[in-house]
Amino acid sequence: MIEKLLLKLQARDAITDAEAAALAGLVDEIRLFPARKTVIRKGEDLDQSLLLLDGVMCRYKDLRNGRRQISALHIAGDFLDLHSFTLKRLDHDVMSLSPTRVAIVPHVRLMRVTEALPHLTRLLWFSTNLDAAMHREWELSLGQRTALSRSAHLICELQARLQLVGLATEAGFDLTLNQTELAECLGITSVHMNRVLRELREADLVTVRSRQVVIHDLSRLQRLAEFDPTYLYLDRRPR
Amino acid sequence: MIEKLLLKLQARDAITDAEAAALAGLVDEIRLFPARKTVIRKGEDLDQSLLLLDGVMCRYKDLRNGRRQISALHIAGDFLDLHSFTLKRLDHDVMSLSPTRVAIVPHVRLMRVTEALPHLTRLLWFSTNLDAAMHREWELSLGQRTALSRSAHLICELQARLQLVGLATEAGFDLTLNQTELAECLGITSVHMNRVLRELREADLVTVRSRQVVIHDLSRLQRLAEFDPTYLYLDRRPR
DNA sequence: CGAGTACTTGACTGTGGTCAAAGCCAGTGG
DNA sequence: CCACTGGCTTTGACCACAGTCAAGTACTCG
Repeated sequence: MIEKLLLKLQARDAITDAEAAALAGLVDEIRLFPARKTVIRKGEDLDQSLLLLDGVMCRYKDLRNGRRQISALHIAGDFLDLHSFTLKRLDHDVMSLSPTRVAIVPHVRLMRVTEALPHLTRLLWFSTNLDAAMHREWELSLGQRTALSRSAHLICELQARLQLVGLATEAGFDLTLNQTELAECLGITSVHMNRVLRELREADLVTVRSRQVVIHDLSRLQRLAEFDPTYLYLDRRPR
Repeated sequence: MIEKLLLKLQARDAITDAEAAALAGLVDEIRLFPARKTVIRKGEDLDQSLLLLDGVMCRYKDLRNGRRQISALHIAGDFLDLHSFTLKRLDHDVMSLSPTRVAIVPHVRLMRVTEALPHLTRLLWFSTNLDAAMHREWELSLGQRTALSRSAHLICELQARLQLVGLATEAGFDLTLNQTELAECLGITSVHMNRVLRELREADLVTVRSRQVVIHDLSRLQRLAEFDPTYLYLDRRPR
């Protein structure tokens, strides 16, 4: 059930059997959500975290004028609000973008990990730091990349992250975001998103369709995006 | 020496004397840096973290075309690359923006904290999660706020953070960023930064001068910025 | 007092936003 | 089988916020 989480962690450090068992033991119950359901609201008191088993979720913030910024996308295997363990409430909403399957992890169980399993604690800490690294890369995109390069970058990031858990190849992956949601990740309007996707398609780089991303030339796409996966910390080092 | 760090942490949770002593014992040596010196480079192997005692530092990423995005600002009391403890190298550069005084914290000492002091570990974990929360708010700014509101927001954030460690009042604070550096935080050019600062001054909201920020009307400034300090987690809760 | 850095302004340009309408497609019900 | 619906995508015309380029001014500090 937590294989995808294990895949992600094992890509970064060795996990003992005891640690894998402890991770499996974190899970209390499994819950299903339909697409486009807000599952956590900003400011709620939280005593559990969510581990995403299947589907896509996002975190977002809204402005009064109705504009929305998605600050992170989460895929299968992501501990999507592990940070609520230390924060106790969130500064943003969390929403499903596709039908999802989620494991509930009570904070008391995470507390026990921090009391007894320091190495596993550091690994979990690492994964929240990894989220922060992705935030920083998105800040760079939002602040300095053009809409075209920014869009290419998001596709490269998703390709790399999905490939790690076996959900993408160099030729593409399934996607459940519509153009409005992509635009909300990238800080542009859905109208402009549409124009940019046409440009990427006409340049024979990538075709983003309803439910599928077909990559025609990954290395050219990565060059356009100045995609450097350093920030995903894909190498294996003891934490 | 670590009073400002303690101020920050105590604003969020109770610290025992033993924990305060452990924090003080983290520090190995003190180092001074001049303004505008890059002190950590992307990708370097790291076995220590830096605790900022005085001055202002930033983390930034560059694009090939020379454009730079500052992804975070750090002030006195900030553990500015605590995340390198689990990441082991950084995805960005770290630079001083003013003359700074920094405490060096070897990772082996942090390791000992994680082995023996779970509550303090959670507090340190919290502070990296707080950095991530600020990243998310900056993503919202960069993606959705106008240059004017974004600029106002940065000033509100700095005011709140500096006030917490006794370095700002509601009337303003000292600043050591020039307009180019402010622009690099905000994803705009220095020319446009200048025009925006004029607009803020002419609207009698805030005057940003060489080394000083004078706030004329904090609550109007906060309204313009849609500043909601939730994301700074300023309330006191057990972690 | 001179040099260098930082700030300021103007004229022009361009990326991306806005508004509006039309097309497309899958699913639903008659 | 077809009409209808609603969500999503596509396109066009026009606009505005912010970028670019260039020149000039004002500080600061040695």
